[in-house]
Amino acid sequence: MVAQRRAEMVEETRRKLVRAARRAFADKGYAAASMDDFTAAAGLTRGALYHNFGDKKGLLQAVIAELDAEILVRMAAARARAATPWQGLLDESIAYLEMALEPEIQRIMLLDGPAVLGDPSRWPNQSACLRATTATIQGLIDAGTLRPVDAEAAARLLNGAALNAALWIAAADDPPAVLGKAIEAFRRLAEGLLGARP
Amino acid sequence: MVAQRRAEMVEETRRKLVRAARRAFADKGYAAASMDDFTAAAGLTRGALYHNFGDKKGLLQAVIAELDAEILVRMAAARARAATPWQGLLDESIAYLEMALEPEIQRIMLLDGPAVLGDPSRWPNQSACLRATTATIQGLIDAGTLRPVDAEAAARLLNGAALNAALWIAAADDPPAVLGKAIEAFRRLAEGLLGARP
DNA sequence: TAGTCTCACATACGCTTCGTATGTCAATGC
DNA sequence: GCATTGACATACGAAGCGTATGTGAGACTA
Repeated sequence: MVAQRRAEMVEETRRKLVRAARRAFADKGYAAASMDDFTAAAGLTRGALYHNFGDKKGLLQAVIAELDAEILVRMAAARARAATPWQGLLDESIAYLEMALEPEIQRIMLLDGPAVLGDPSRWPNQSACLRATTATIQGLIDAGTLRPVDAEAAARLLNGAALNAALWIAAADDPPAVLGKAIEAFRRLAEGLLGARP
Repeated sequence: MVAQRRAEMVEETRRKLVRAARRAFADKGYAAASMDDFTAAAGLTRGALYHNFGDKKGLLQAVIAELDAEILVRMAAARARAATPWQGLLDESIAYLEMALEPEIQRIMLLDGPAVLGDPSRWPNQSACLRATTATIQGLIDAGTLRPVDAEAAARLLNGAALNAALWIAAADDPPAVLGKAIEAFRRLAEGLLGARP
């Protein structure tokens, strides 16, 4: 600890701030989260926040980048477990849907994120999980599983569908039941992308 | 003006506040819109706002209810013009998508609304336009055009897809081109709900 | 029609919060 | 050994929100 390198200490400070902010944003929402409060909870002050992240929005971006990276990993894992590429698309989307049910992700990435930072595709990391879905779809088109279509458009729409479904489910009286309905309806929509049409 | 009834004057005050708030929310966003500023723009003070709407969120609810009603009318008009019920569903969805491109609707209903008030299905008016889509889909299922599916789930997903597409288009460098892609992809997804499968 | 009451706002106040400007201290470079 | 830079903390000012209180015009009653 004595001879800890400068850069390491800075990284540690940033991690502490991101962690505390993540908790506060998830708990109270971005607007209601007081910078004084959660920086104090991290054993720091707003001075550290402004120095490292510029402003409150900058910290939100950092939190979102971290969440996005975690989502990406979990989606990739779901896709990897699937038997076929087509099932991989479905499973990765369902995984996204289920993650979107988690209060932390829902509150920060789906509600406050767009309101504060605007469209996710314009975020610094460009919403990596969205690009992953785009790539998955493009792969299925190239393989002939899906009819040709703009992959990014399809990815955006599927993501949006899953996102809205998540908000719906989370607010529902009987989430598990609604989750089932949503997954079934989602599968139907996605099947619209499949190859042969009658 | 002299013998104007009390109730009429109250209605007028509420209309002025809603109009001013709608403009301010659309222009600066909910969080950045100062109550002092836009009430003054309406020739009133925050006193009138708190008396009529309880708080800032209450006024946002009123603004959203107004917007929602307008959207409902325009979607119904689009559906009414369509040749077939199936085309009606597509047209009403495309109309929704195009409305969601308008900065006022996008900012207030799609970005700030959910962030401040939570899931739209829990809003006071229960998002009338969402219920309309649900009814349209249920009608198509009953008519045998669509395979049986939970109508509300399908409506939520289609709405979410259109919503996300709108955010994407609005932030795009070439909105008209992206709009075309989005509509085509949307049609594909919706076709997944159709009757016969190969 | 005089007096009272109530409603629909306006005004005044305090608290919280954000952003910036300034201060401090250790580490680094020369 | 001294100047400089970087990484924070502290101090300050400006809004903004919500509430508590004030006020005047119309409504109600006798």
